[in-house]
Amino acid sequence: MIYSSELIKGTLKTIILKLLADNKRMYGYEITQKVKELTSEKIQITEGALYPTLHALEDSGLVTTETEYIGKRVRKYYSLSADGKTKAREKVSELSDFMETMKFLLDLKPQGI
Amino acid sequence: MIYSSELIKGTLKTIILKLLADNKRMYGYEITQKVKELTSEKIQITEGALYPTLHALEDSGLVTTETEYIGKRVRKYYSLSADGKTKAREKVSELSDFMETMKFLLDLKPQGI
DNA sequence: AATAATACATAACATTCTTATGCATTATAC
DNA sequence: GTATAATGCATAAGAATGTTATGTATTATT
Repeated sequence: MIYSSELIKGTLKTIILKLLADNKRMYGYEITQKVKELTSEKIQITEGALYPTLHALEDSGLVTTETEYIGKRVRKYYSLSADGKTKAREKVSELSDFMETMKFLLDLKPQGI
Repeated sequence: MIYSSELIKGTLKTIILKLLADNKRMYGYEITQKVKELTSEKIQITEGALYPTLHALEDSGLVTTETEYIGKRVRKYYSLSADGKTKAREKVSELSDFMETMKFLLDLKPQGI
């Protein structure tokens, strides 16, 4: 089962920042594969979502990049900047809090029925 | 603290379906207040998001409506249809599952650092 | 030799939320 | 008593962000 795409909206940036916080540096394709692996294929990040998000993180100074060649094939590695590390902590914390709230909402028992 | 709006994206329909599953019938304004109350004001549903969503649920046959007058003021009550009840269970279940997955992702310990 | 996987990128389109606006009734505070 | 806040609905322009499709190229596998 793959989660409906709408569910992933709004969490993508946080997922990426969290992975980069844990792994020092990663390249785009690697991120998609890591997320797929860690979630038993339930979250599949599409390239059309991934690359614009990475570029936005770069534009806002949260990540820095290094380009490397593996043979003739290019790889662009992303790493968190100092700001990015702070932002990663904030976003992860916010999402954890949000999930606690949602868990509470979803576990509510039926009321005036 | 109010959650960043992007976080709520994708969960709004599920929240509404869950509330309707628990409460037999509710009207729009009541839903916004209930969510605000249950989440200690951390989730505030705006009218511009709420009403289009309710209308979409109605158009897809997941809810039925009854209009009532309180004095001269109109209220539109929403109730789950049979399909809506099924859908509510599905969406709540999917979101619970998704949150477990996200919790796992966010709780991961740093790796190759 | 053909196909799949790796690896980047962008663009048209769709969806969905924000922000603003509009209208109207009822309760509250000054 | 009247101005403001709260209640209650609705829609529309614009922004944000994801989907789907496309493009290019290298390397591994069948």
